[in-house]
Amino acid sequence: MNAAGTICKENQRLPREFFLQSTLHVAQGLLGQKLVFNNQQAIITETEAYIGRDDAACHAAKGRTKRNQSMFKEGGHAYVYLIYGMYYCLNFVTEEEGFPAAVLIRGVELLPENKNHHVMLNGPGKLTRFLGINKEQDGIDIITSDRFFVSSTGVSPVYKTTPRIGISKAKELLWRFVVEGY
DNA sequence: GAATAGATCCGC
DNA sequence: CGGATCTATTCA
Repeated sequence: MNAAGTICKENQRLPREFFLQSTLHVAQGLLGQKLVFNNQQAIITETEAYIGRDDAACHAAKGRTKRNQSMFKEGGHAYVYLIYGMYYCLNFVTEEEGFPAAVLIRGVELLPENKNHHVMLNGPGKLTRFLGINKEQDGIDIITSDRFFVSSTGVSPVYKTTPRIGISKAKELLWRFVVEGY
């Protein structure tokens, strides 16, 4: 039984209450779970947490903007934004409505059913580009969408905890979680 | 308005 | 290490 399994049975969509938990708990619990988007399936292998206004690296640290407004939604929505003018980053919003927090999906492994065996998509911009995720998915409710959601696999992967990558502020926080063995 | 930094990736 | 190339913030 893993972190997701404590709240959801195997092979079922993760429910709202999973995403309403603390962001660090959700970030760790998403590891090993299955991301489903437009009939593509991939196992989540790397995540990072961005939590509230006290987190200087969080997009919402200085309040609500047009770009980050999805972060303020209730847990269980997608937050997708454009970075460096050419890559999209996928996040899943966590915690209660009005509290800006989310988990960045930094890496996934495609399942064999995709005909692309053993494809590792390591990097937040790479996985969205491959899966075809863009601004159109920003704000989608992944609890009710039939094309975009996360399922529990029942797998409890071993992972390590490290500082977040690619940021210049709040580098000391150990809010990156990576499945071992990749 | 201009300059610059940014949760990135790729090619040299 | 620099280029691609858009958004948001900071500065003049």
